Amino acid sequence: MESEGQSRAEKSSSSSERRPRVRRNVTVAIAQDICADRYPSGSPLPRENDLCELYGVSRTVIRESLKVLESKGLVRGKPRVGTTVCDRDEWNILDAEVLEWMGPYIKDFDLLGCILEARRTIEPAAAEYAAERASAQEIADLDKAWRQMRDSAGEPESFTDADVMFHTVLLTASHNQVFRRLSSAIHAALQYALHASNIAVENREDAVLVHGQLVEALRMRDKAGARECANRMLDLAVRDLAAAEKAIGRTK
Amino acid sequence: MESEGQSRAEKSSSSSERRPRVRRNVTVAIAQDICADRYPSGSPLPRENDLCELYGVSRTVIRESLKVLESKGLVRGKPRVGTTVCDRDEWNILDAEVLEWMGPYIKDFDLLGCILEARRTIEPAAAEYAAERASAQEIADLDKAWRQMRDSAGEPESFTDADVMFHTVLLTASHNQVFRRLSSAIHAALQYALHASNIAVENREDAVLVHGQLVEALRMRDKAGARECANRMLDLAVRDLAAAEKAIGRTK
DNA sequence: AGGTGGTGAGTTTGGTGATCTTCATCGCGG
DNA sequence: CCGCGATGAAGATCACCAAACTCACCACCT
Repeated sequence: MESEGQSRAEKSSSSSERRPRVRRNVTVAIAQDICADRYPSGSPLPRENDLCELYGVSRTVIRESLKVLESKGLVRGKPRVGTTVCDRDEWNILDAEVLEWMGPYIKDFDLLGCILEARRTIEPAAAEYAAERASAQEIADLDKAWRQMRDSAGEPESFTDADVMFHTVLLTASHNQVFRRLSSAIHAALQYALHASNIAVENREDAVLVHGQLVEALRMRDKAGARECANRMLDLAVRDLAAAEKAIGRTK
Repeated sequence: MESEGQSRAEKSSSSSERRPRVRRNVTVAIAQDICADRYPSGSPLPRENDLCELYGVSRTVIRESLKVLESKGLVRGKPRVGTTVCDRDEWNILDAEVLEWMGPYIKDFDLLGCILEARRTIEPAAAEYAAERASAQEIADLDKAWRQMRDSAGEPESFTDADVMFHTVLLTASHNQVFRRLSSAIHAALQYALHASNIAVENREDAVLVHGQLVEALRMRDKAGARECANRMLDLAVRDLAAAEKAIGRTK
């Protein structure tokens, strides 16, 4: 019934977490329950008082969490009638936290294709802008990320991190705030694609090669070259995503 | 100097004392104070208890507001030390509410140039995707928006709304969730640019022409034509933004 | 007599304020 | 110079009150 104690919040996982950090945990717990379709889109959430019991916290915390969720478009609270889950295309899917919450469920949103499509559109342009605007520091950072990619032969973890970093810095180096903001989406997509399919080694080698060429093009302020490299990078990304999806489909 | 002390929400200690959307109002009040640089980026906000008095609400409301602000990257609250305003490039500038809060201050963020640049990159691609994916309904909506643009000769208000609607529907019709999410940014930029410079009539006529051609291209599923039209539309947008900035510069 | 509409009780979120807890910081003393 | 406690501010809970929406019931009109 009232489920007592820890219903489902991860307050119990306190082994590493010394601090309570209650509100944050509750927020992600609710968000993930929404992403997992435990609360289907369009239908109402339980009443605030019920949520208190479900997650084992006070109403204040629940309310703060709901406000945050609402501010990101996941739910819509109407005065005196309740909180309902918004339709998915109202979600702020460009918000870093939202993407994080979606985590593994991201593939249920056919977002990966959209992100890849957006990357095909944006990254070549970003590379071109970066070619004329990147600071020495940014080029150095790119180079560092690239070297980390190159050197992390056996470490898929490290390779992924470096790849994500590379693209984030690239977008930053475009010195366009809109592009820069999209790095969280790319981050999420890369994380997934690279994680899901532990990309074949030869693909990785190709990727390292092209990334290196891009850095070189930026260094030379070669706009056309940079764009070209970005395009080739994305051809590889298309291949990787296809591989990842096939891998998932197979394991599924 | 802090000029006056009266930027806050309407505490209206008068008789009727209506208080429906307190939290929302407080949130935008704080957000706008931040945008107005009343709380400069990097420096700490007043203590929560002081904010209670400043905005005339209870601490709970202040805290919920701060959580929302934090969730959009405007501020960062550290446990027991205080809440500090984040650097501007950490803000979630693709969030519709944030854009709304920035409102007139948007020009202080040199965001308009960035958004225009992003549009130059994205809209042609979106138009191309729309050419192959737009539903009949979406094309009808675009046509409706276009007719409203055409027919609102003397009404700049109506023209602006229609223009914003047109571009929003166009991005929606690209059936790419990432592109679609950017409509809020475009909305804000258009709102500003069209509002600031009450665009010359001949520019408006050019715009109507090109928008109409774009609808036609979509109807014909002509990808190249759609892209071409989008490019020409953006050439006009560049001109409008330049005009708007010159107008502002002059009145300033 | 039956349907319509107003009313009032109950429910649920919005908002307030007091209280307790937990730590980061700072100053005092060993 | 270092640690240890006092202080103060944020995190969290609780108990209320206020307002508005729901729903059911009953009276009144046709």
